[in-house]
Amino acid sequence: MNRTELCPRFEQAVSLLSRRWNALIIYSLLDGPSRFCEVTETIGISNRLLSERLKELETDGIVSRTVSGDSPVRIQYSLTEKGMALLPVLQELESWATKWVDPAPEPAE
Amino acid sequence: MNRTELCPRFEQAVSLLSRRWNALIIYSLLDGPSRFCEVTETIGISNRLLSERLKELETDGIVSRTVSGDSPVRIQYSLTEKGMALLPVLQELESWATKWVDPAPEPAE
DNA sequence: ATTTAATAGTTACGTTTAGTAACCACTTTA
DNA sequence: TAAAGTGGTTACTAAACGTAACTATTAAAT
Repeated sequence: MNRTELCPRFEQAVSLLSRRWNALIIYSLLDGPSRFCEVTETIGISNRLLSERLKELETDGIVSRTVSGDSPVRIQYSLTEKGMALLPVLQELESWATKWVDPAPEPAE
Repeated sequence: MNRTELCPRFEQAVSLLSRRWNALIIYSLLDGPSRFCEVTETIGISNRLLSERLKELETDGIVSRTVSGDSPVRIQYSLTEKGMALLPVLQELESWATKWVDPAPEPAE
């Protein structure tokens, strides 16, 4: 009847990566800091959701937002140490994908 | 304007694990085959969603459904080789969680 | 013999979340 | 001065999720 198993930390980690776009956002930031529009272009997320996700990831301590330059005001998003530490997870997922996912991109209706 | 980056296989893998419950379902099946109600009890998913997810995971070739026994008809869900291969991904996530997620379970309203 | 419980789901419905599109303020470039 | 880029927000629609109730089958309990 009631759930007894599962580590709550693991569950939290799963819910983080299960939130749509989070894995791709983190993945794209693993290459180094990016600007808002760079992320939208590389992963294809909308402004609305990226804005939302980045705020959430900031409060989770995974992404940090920095403002640089005075006149054109450049805003950069980068991974914290905690965020960087997700690298091996995404690397394993990447190697799983190359081994097991065939590249057929939805059979074309 | 248009997206040029990102491996489509990786994107598919991400969308698989980003689908809510999928990671936990796979995680619970890594311990060995389970029955329908065992999964609902260990991870806390509803019947409706588990049924839906299991069908999807079956068509993705990650889970296999087997019927055993004649009179009480036991239905078992287990991971395929492709599903098993996700073990290192979840292991890395688990070790990330133990290192970086603090066990505060939502500050209690 | 009939009720109760367990298994493996399905159906209906309401709420949340995600996606699309338009817009805004500011700055720079043409 | 108009157009384009950046970093978003607002409003609206569509899809996903959660809850609860229900079904069919079998088995155990009363």
